[in-house]
Amino acid sequence: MNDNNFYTFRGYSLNNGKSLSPSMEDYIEMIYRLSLNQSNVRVNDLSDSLNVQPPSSTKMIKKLSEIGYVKYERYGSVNLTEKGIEIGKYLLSRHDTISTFLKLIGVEHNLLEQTEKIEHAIYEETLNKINGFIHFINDNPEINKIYMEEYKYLE
Amino acid sequence: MNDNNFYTFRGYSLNNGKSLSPSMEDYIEMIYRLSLNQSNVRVNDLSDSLNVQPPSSTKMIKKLSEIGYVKYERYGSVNLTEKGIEIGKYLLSRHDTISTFLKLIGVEHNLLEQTEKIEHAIYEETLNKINGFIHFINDNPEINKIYMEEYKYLE
DNA sequence: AAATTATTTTAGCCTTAGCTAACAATTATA
DNA sequence: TATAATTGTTAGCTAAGGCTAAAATAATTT
Repeated sequence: MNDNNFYTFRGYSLNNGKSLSPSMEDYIEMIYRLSLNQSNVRVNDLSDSLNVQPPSSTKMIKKLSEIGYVKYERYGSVNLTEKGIEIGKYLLSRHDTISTFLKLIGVEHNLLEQTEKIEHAIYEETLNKINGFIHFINDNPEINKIYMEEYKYLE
Repeated sequence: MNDNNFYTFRGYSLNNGKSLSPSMEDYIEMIYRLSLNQSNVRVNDLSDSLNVQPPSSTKMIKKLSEIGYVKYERYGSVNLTEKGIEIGKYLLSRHDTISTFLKLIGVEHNLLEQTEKIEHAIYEETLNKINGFIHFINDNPEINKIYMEEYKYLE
């Protein structure tokens, strides 16, 4: 998988039964995000905020509970385990980094959608590089000025 | 869909039956890439280069043929239509842009996999911004030097 | 406390894009 | 040209993650 071989989009995700799928990550990230603002998160909160129907949340919550990211019992409220919190925190910060980056280079449309998709596409190394770029721009306003004036609005 | 609402990863692709799926794009892109180097592309060339089994190619080629991106008849060779060529060209250049960008910010691992995934995540506006960034760095070697020395290798 | 309303679950279906096994067609070789 | 080898197709299965409809549970209101 780490070689120089192409796979289809589907091909990349199929081979690793161990890691979290994009949708699993979305749910964990959202549970984490919601629990920053409310004392307990319910099935319906999740389906509302992710724009899915309640049975889809139920199913995913069960799955996440089986593999140890979530504590849940029927009709109860949804809580992340320690492992879940740790990952949730990472996922949320990854999200914010990508969103910040896109804004920085001048992206104005479909920001959330693209952020949500890119999230699942990058490894931690890449995230660190992107963070490096963000710091570079923030620490060097004169460079940012050149970039803004000459390149950012390039279409 | 263009609002400020979260969806799951799956949710974003489900709603638009009109546009090409990531896998469809991967096939078109690969047909285009292969046809730059060989006079005709066969089902097996595709399954080899995308690491899928031949029946998967057959199926996808049929689908792409039905929706007008590919000319194909049983046991024949695979050709893009005009529409297919146009999109193939765009997809390949999008791929190259992202790959260039990732290398530029210092990504060294899983380059192809991340490129292949990010491809399907970004709109043309974003692609243009990324191109702007690439030009910015290429046109300003002194800025690139600062970036390289102080930020690129940030981990 | 009973009835109503709201929430959650269960059951079962759908689609995409993989897969294998078996068969068919084409091409190459003896 | 007959046989063998290669290539491609068909049929039918699988897994994820959606969905709806109906049933169950919980919470609220009367």
